[in-house]
Amino acid sequence: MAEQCKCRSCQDRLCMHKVPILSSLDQEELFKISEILSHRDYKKGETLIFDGDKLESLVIINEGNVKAYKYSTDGREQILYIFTEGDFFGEQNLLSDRTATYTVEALQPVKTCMLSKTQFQLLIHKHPDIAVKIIKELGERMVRLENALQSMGVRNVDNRIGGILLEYAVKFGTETPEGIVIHLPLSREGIANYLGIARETLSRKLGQLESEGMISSLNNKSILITDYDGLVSLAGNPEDIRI
Amino acid sequence: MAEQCKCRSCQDRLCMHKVPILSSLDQEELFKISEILSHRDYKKGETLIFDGDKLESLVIINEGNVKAYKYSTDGREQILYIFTEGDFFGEQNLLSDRTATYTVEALQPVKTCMLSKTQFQLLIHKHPDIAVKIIKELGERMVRLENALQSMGVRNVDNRIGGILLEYAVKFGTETPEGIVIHLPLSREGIANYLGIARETLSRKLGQLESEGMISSLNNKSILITDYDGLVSLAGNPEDIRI
DNA sequence: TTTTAGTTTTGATTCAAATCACAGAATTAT
DNA sequence: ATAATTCTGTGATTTGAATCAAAACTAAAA
Repeated sequence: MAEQCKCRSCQDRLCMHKVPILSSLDQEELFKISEILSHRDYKKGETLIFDGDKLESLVIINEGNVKAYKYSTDGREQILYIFTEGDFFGEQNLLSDRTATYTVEALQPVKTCMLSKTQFQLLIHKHPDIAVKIIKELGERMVRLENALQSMGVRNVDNRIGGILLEYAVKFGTETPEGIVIHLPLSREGIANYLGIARETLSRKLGQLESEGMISSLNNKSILITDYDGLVSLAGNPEDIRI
Repeated sequence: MAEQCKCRSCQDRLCMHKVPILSSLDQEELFKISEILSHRDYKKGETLIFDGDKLESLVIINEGNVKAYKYSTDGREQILYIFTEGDFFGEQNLLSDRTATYTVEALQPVKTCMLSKTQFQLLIHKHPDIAVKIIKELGERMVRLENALQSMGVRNVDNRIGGILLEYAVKFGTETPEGIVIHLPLSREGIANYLGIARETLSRKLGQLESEGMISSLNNKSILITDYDGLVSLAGNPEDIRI
């Protein structure tokens, strides 16, 4: 097995390579950027930014998952995004003077790279391609939000659960001979908060799906999908699948 | 009163001026663009694009309102956006090869300007500022979607109705001595489809708000807000107000 | 105007999911 | 390993909104 270089510089550049929005830059430019990046690690449960904070840099997730959520006035949390390796956030806050519109919390130990506001603005004006890539990525997120909104608005709970299982299968699943195993990034309560339903309802519905032979709960953190097509028809909206 | 020029060229340039994303261009550039714009008008009820269509141009609304919505498999419509004068759509479909993710329908007679795919791509690479403006505008929409998602997920129906009344007050309201009069862009059914609730529920809740003295229904197409602060506290989330 | 079609409101009933309450598992800490 | 704590599943009950049904109202057409 080839030895992997663990020096600072390599790690930084590694981080850059993971970021789709910077993929149009050449080696030299990537190296230049890696020089000006700053880094910060977070423990599980730590908060990266608070809703309402003034953000001063673009944050890129280098390792680990985070959840982005809002609290309602009655104290309930609505999870909006799960950001994983290569995802970024904070771009809005750097281009406008808007403060953060959600709280971001580490679900595991997380490593981040940060690009300062001025560096980011220089970069985006020097490389319009990066702006186009950001527009594309934001477009992906908007499509996901639009689907989520539709699913909340018109679909029943079974649809939503089918949808999130498919979404997670793509994002957090690994193929096995028995089927796709999803390594859940969230607890049952977290998933319920993502779907906007009660934890108990989720438990009951998952139990139902298991008795119908569509899934098999391996443990609290992983689910085996035994009937993918069944889930697809449960989810109803075929658009969910490619998210 | 000064006479307004109604010639083709002036109208086109007028159209350009309404578009925030192009506001950083100077007169000469605007004129150049106005030369390459194409135009199309639609009657009330006409469909501008269908969900799934391949889009070949950026569409800018010059006059009138449109609704953007998706149908669920069981035939119910979820309205995602109301686009008004100066709003645009289709930018995703020009940058990626994605097809339209929603249907867009005219709510009134609508005039549009269209910028072709290639012209749009040239423009965006020549003027990175435009890309930045688009990112900002997409950011605004995402914040709105995020709030809508939260409101669907965790808030009760009263919250949502308060929220939409405030949103519409900003977007479609005019100040009068009695209070803000909202000229509703949608029927009761449309508003219900926007909120993801049943039309009957909306009727009942609006009736309740009226008997509580917070609003006064002038006719099916306009509502007078008599207790703005009351609505704000009903909506709960203060972020709704600036949307 | 009267007719007609469409929209909105109101009432009665049903139903799906929330809530409440608690027991059983699974983690984490000691 | 055992205790403590946090997470998950299940049953009983409540509840808020959906649905069904029909009347009242509005707007458009003849």
